[in-house]
Amino acid sequence: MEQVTIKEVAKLCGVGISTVSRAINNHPDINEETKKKIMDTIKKYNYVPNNSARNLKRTDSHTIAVLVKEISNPFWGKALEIISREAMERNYSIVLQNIQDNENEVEVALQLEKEKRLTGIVFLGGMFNYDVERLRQLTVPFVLSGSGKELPNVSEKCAIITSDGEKESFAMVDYLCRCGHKLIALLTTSDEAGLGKVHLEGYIRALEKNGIAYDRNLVVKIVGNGRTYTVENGYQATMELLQSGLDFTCIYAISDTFAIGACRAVFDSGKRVPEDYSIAGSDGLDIGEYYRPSITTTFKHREKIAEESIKALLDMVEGKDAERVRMFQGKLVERESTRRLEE
Amino acid sequence: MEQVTIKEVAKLCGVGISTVSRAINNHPDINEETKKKIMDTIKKYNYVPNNSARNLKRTDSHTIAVLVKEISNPFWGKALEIISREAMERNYSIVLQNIQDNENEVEVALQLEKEKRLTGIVFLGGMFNYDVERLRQLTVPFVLSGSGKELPNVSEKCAIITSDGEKESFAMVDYLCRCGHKLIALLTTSDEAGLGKVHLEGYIRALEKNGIAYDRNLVVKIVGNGRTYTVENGYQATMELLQSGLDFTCIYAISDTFAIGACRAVFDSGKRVPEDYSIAGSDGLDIGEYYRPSITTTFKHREKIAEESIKALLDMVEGKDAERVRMFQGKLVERESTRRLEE
DNA sequence: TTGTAGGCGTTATCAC
DNA sequence: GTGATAACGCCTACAA
Repeated sequence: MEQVTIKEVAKLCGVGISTVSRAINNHPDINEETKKKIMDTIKKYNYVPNNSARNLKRTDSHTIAVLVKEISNPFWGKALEIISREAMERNYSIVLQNIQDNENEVEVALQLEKEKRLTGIVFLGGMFNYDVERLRQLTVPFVLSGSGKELPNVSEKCAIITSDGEKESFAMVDYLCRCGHKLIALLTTSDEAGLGKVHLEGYIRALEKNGIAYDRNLVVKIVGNGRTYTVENGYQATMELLQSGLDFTCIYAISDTFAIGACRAVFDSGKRVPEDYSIAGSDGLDIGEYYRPSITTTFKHREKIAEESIKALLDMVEGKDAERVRMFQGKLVERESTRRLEE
Repeated sequence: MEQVTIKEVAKLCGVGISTVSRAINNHPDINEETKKKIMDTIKKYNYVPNNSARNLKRTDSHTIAVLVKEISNPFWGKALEIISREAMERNYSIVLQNIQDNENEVEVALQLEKEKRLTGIVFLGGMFNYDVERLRQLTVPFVLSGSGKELPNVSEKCAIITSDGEKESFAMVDYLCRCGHKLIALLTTSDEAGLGKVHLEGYIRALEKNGIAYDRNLVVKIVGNGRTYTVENGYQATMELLQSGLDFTCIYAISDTFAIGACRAVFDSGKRVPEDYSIAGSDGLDIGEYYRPSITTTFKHREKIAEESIKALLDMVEGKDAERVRMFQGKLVERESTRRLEE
């Protein structure tokens, strides 16, 4: 039950501590035979190096922190898997950290960086109103991965890999306008800087382009209490909208979960999708494809984004040249939940 | 940019290192004034204690590891939130660790325990064929939280807080039988010990009780490649089932995600739910309530389970008496996706 | 109430 | 190729 230490391994093998250390860390100047003997006893006695002690010395824990805004959001599932796998393959370990919607991820990161000896940080899905001053105080490389429009150019230790939320929002709303919709409600979030803001901007720009007046009554800002992007929130918001007596023919929801909730609200009100209301989402969650009606959405290349994010980070960490700013544009997928309005 | 250490804080304040340490750790025997002065400079210089060094001394990092089987499964969202919150409140920090379906969580835990100086471990959703021998080698308290039937009684450092998967499965299949279904297909997973097995047992027991012969052709074992509990997997499996030419009137899927995929497969085959096929799920995911048709399911009390799990763990850690074995029974929720067969 | 010193388990820098 | 030994930053007797 006692913890085996490097000292004991050394004693057991009749060698010095540093020799064991060399064996563990694959140093070149060590006799193959002694190395083998050492590795054998290590296995036999089930010795695992104490990471705390290692980190204390090393000044680099080989650990990547991944800060995820609302980890319970199904949007992240695949991305997390990709990032973990890639990190493991390149021999880094991952610390996952959930960021609640009232937390500031940069502050959390600053803490974390000091507490552990982080090698790098991935911000998954943060807001884009980062406090640049604070961000600069991070000493390790980091990557901002998510959706945005304006990109804070922080430093050469920072990569920005995103989906262009504003353009995507514009494209979708423009598409809906071209389908003949003139009264398009927006289901968005209440943040003043994150996804909600970006989507709102794209929405307004598309309306302008199509010569449609912006009616702020048609914009519903969902306030999450802990979890924001839930189906239930979309349902509630849509119910209120339907009961408000406002006129509209179409709902654009900034997440597929909202869109699904919206669909159900429409059904529960005795109406149909898309016959009575067209409903479009955003994200490209699996579930949107299997819902009935399947959800017209913007498919975000989040696997690609995850891959590029971790790659950019590790490249920065390892001093390789990395493409540090990339913006992907999601793909509009027409499905069953929207329709062209007959004239 | 330099890391501030306790030494420098001490120098800055003109006191000894141990005084600073006392201030940080809320020791009683310290002058209030000096403490205040120290805390001020700490804040001013943005000092954060190095956790590695602390852990090296402490032998207790105040850290709880949460090992989650397939973290991308939406099933865990709320549970993770609850566990994190509760842990924070009681002043522990959380290390999240994803367990892929080909990984053995006990082995990961053993590693982790040595690497970090864990205070406790939560296994979220593991299999119930844990290697008890290995489990016993864990030196810190831990809690097995998930679904199961047989419970390995390991030690007094172990709590087991679960949902009774076998009984739940039995109850659902029994219910379906009582609705008049005699040919019930089962969508389950291929594991020989986890959820899949437990549900299969309940399924068989219910068939027996209702005098229905067990036909193994009606059991589809889904094999995940990385992620298992996806809507897509449910869709594929059901498509195969439908094209097999086998006769059945009902599908029992061991997760709501499977059930939703199954529904879509039925629709895409030009059939209806529940008119042509009744489909039941399990878990009680939010989405099942909003799907159309809404999914008949077993609502598992996962928030309760999460609460009790972290509570039991922390109580064990702090030496309080804790109820160490609890089994919750999920609640059968009748919804739109199943129907009573007319005679 | 406070300061000094030793040690936690490693790694890295030396000598040998 | 190998073995002492000094850090790494913190906590805790023990002494003052």
